[in-house]
Amino acid sequence: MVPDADGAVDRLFDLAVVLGDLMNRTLAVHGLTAARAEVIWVLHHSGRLTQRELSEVLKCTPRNVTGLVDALQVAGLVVRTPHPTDRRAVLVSLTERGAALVSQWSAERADSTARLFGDTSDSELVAFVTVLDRVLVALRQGDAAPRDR
Amino acid sequence: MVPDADGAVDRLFDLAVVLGDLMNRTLAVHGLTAARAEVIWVLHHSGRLTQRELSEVLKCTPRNVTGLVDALQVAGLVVRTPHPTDRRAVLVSLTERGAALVSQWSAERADSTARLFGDTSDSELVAFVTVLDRVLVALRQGDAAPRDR
DNA sequence: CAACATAGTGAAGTGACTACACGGAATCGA
DNA sequence: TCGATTCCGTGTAGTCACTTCACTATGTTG
Repeated sequence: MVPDADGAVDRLFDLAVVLGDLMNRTLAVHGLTAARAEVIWVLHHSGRLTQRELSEVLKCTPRNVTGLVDALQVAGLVVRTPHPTDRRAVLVSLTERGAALVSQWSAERADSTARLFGDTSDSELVAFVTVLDRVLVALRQGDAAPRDR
Repeated sequence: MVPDADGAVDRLFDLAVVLGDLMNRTLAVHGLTAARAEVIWVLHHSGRLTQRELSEVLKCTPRNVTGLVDALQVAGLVVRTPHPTDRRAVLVSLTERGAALVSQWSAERADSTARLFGDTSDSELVAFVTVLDRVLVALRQGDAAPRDR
């Protein structure tokens, strides 16, 4: 009997749903939403950015960034600074509280890792990640194709 | 060098994001949203349900179901029928167009399967699904714990 | 039959998003 | 140096998913 590849796809979708829920609930505990958390995440990796740059990285409209940054600023996780040379632009960067939140996340990720892969052997893990990477490549590649903007 | 379990978790989250995007874009082509599609999916599996029952399966408020069913009804994918014995309740069921949409999805899933797992051997697939199932179990189990409603 | 529970919906509000229009600032060509 | 153009951010307005609260109409039960 052939292992069910369709079943694997189903499980992948299940995973996406369950993982998405987990993420939303975890973030909600910290008073955050997925969209706002992504802003923080990007800022953590790229340092200070203009809102225009943020909108490109997040693949959303500049208008939307305005709203997200507004909320994060009120929450004290982010600051707007005038751009040194371009008086139209605004630089957004993490506050200390924002940076602290990121390090808290990495601690929580360690918990998740232990919980999800605690009893998975190294060889299983290697095989798993190998296939997973292949799937991700196929997924992103199909991603690029139907782009028509 | 130990295979990176943290990296695996990261990839899982990547997967959730990319897969979610794929789903949203695919549904948008059919003029649907994730929430509305889920209604159709549930109806396909459970047959006709009252809105109250739908709200329980979807884990959302009855009020929300009203809105979703409204939209699907306008789109001609779903019908409201009076409940035979309870005059308060309404039975929601798929129209032919709704059912046709579901079979179209399963065809599309076959495409996805081929694209994502086309060049994955049976043994790899078995190993992959084994670990994936374990992860899903761990995920859902953590799901039940923080429930405090 | 009165008291209570239940099914669905109107009203109002939040969060993420979009398109469109506008004001101020940068930039480029003449 | 003066327009014309382009670009940054934001106000306005609208969609979609979702919630809570209040209310009607209907069942159920003592």
